[in-house]
Amino acid sequence: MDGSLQAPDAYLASSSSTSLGSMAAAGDDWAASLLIMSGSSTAAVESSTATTTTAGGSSGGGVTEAAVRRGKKAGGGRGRTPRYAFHTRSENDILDDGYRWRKYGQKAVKNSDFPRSYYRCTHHTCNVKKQVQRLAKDRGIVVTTYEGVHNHPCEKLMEALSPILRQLQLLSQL
DNA sequence: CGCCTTTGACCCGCGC
DNA sequence: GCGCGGGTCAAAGGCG
Repeated sequence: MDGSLQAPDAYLASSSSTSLGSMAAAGDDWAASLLIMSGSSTAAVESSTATTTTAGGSSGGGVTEAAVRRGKKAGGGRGRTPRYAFHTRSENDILDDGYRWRKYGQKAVKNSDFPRSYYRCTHHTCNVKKQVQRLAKDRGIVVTTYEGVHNHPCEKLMEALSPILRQLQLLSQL
């Protein structure tokens, strides 16, 4: 994995701020673990799955293996694509992160009784993808793997922030 | 009417 | 070289 490893600071910021809305809407408790997929960090994935009290290294290893394979392909051809995997404890398969996603595929994977869903950001200028898979052993755990970084503002976030920004502007004019 | 989900087929890479 | 598994495409249908 050459340059595909990248500090997820921006992603953490956007995700934490948007999670306010999603948490208020869905009422799910967020986020046991955030881990960075780097391909060589199978141990990290395994430890993280152990932290979430789940599912043996088999399913976690499967996820990592797929990421590595895609990483090779994408890294060689299209350029660096950062990937972040979120382990989320949620009732819903789809956690609303403020962006609009279009589902473009669903596939049953080995080592898991549940299918994996593939989503793509609907913004035409933004080719961020994410795949959602829920662990077979623990239905409460949903693994959401983001691939890429959004290059456009989040609609819901802007919508939620616009009144605050207006107030800030008014205050600054005083 | 437009957008999104569903679903089967196809393609590609990897391991044996 | 072949089989397997995973990722993507594209057409059709459904829903708001």
